[in-house]
Amino acid sequence: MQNELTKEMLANPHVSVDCVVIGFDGEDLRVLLVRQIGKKSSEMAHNMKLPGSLIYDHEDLDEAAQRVLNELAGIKSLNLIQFHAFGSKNRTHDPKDVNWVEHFHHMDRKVERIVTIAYLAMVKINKKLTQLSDEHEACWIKTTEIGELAFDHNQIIEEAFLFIRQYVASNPAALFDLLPHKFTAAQMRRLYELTYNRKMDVRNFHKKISMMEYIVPLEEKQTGVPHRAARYYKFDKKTYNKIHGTNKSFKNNSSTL
Amino acid sequence: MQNELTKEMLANPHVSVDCVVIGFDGEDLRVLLVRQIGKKSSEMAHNMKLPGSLIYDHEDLDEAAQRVLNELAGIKSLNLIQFHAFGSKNRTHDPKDVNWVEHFHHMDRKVERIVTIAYLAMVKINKKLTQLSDEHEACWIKTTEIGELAFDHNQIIEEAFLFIRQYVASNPAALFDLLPHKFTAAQMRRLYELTYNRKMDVRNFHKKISMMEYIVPLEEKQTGVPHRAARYYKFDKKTYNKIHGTNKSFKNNSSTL
DNA sequence: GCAAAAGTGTTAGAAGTACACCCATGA
DNA sequence: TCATGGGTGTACTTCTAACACTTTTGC
Repeated sequence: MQNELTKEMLANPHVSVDCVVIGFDGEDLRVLLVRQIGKKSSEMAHNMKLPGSLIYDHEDLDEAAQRVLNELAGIKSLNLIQFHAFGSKNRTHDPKDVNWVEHFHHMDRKVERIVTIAYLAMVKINKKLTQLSDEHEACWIKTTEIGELAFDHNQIIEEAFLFIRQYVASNPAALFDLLPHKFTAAQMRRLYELTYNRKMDVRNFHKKISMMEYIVPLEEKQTGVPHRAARYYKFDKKTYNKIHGTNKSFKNNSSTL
Repeated sequence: MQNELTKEMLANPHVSVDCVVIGFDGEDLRVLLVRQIGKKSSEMAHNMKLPGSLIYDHEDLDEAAQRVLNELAGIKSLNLIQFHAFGSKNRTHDPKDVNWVEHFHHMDRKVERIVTIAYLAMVKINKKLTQLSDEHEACWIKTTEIGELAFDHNQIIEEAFLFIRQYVASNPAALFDLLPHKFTAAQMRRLYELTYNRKMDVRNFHKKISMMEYIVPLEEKQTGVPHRAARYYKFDKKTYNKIHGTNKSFKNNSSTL
């Protein structure tokens, strides 16, 4: 479908964007992957790639990243963070990847090296999103089950996860983009443990939650679980912004020294 | 000079690298800037730009950044960190910048949009380096005295400083790349104050230094100063690496939660 | 009643912050 | 001797980390 929409436009043959869209299913982190078109394989995790595209001459990088997610997964207007450019001359070493680019973009000349600008997005995997993903033949793959991807997309995903840690350190709100609107303390803890790759003490975690004013406990609890039902919490963005301020300026920052 | 060396090579007309090289003169932070060739101006801070260049087809992005600094400032093999890509379609809105690119790279066709990958380097401004800079007509401009630069280079420098803060938080050793081999506690404190944009308590700062095993006090002191002479310290990289470990993996990281 | 996960407080040590005076040197 | 910046210690607060048992629910 995206081909009909865009084949008239002029693709810049040297620059692309790729999007690492991260989701959290309550248990594991997942990445949104799409099939290389024209390649059908029974094996789920093969012949897949990150949603991405060459950029068009009329659009900024950020616009291109938004467009790609809209075209390939039906996702509109989410918070995309540019985190790294990948420009090794070897990243198009695999002929199948080169062929795919030429076919996908209806290019008449040989693809040379492509520099790609990688974006990160953290989203809630909800019904609407999974439905959209299905329609676009995109899927949410557990990070532990990602096979060999096209180009250097495995490396890009690696870097994305390294980036998240640093990013979350200065933007604690970011992880709440991954959690559902109503979440349990255990889900939140699991997410922190995955992010920081270490176990966290249950009691200390509860204490911390209770001290964060922007995490508000709800009356609602789990139902139908074969054990004591967990309380739901929600993230209150307004309160968060009051506390942390919304500016990202060079001033008003803290240090550990 | 660089034109003789490279004009045979094929420049990619869509992708460039730009380097923000930061130095510290003991008092202020400075950025390495070069003149737009063919433009001589009596005013120091005008018609200047970051050292940068289109990339050539045979080189990786990182290689291109290294090459640029070698060609434009005589600097070899330093630690360059890629921190952001700038790809607004408006960044080549100024005809003088476009003309400059076409002239500098002997291009026969119109320049369109150029996506630039920005790199950061933190260096010691020593005699050797200032001499090299002079030879290449590059200069070290105080951050407070940077005028209007070519392209979006003012914005790139802004982003570089925002990046440094975050980077230093997870790589405390980075600031010692800016300090001379022998430095006083006051120099170090000044650098931290500039980096974090806030005053730091003198006594607490000394306490902190004395607790960092990798900052070793020397016997040597200042001479010829009209006040009590300050002790020199040095940064011991080996000790630092023993303490912090050298891996940047996803594991072995700490959290504040 | 039992399996399975939720929830709850205290204590000790480490790290961070606030604060005021004497010291060494050159002019 | 004075002007200038260098260097030092203590008390208080906050943050972090370690640790074990009771509660609720479905089966």
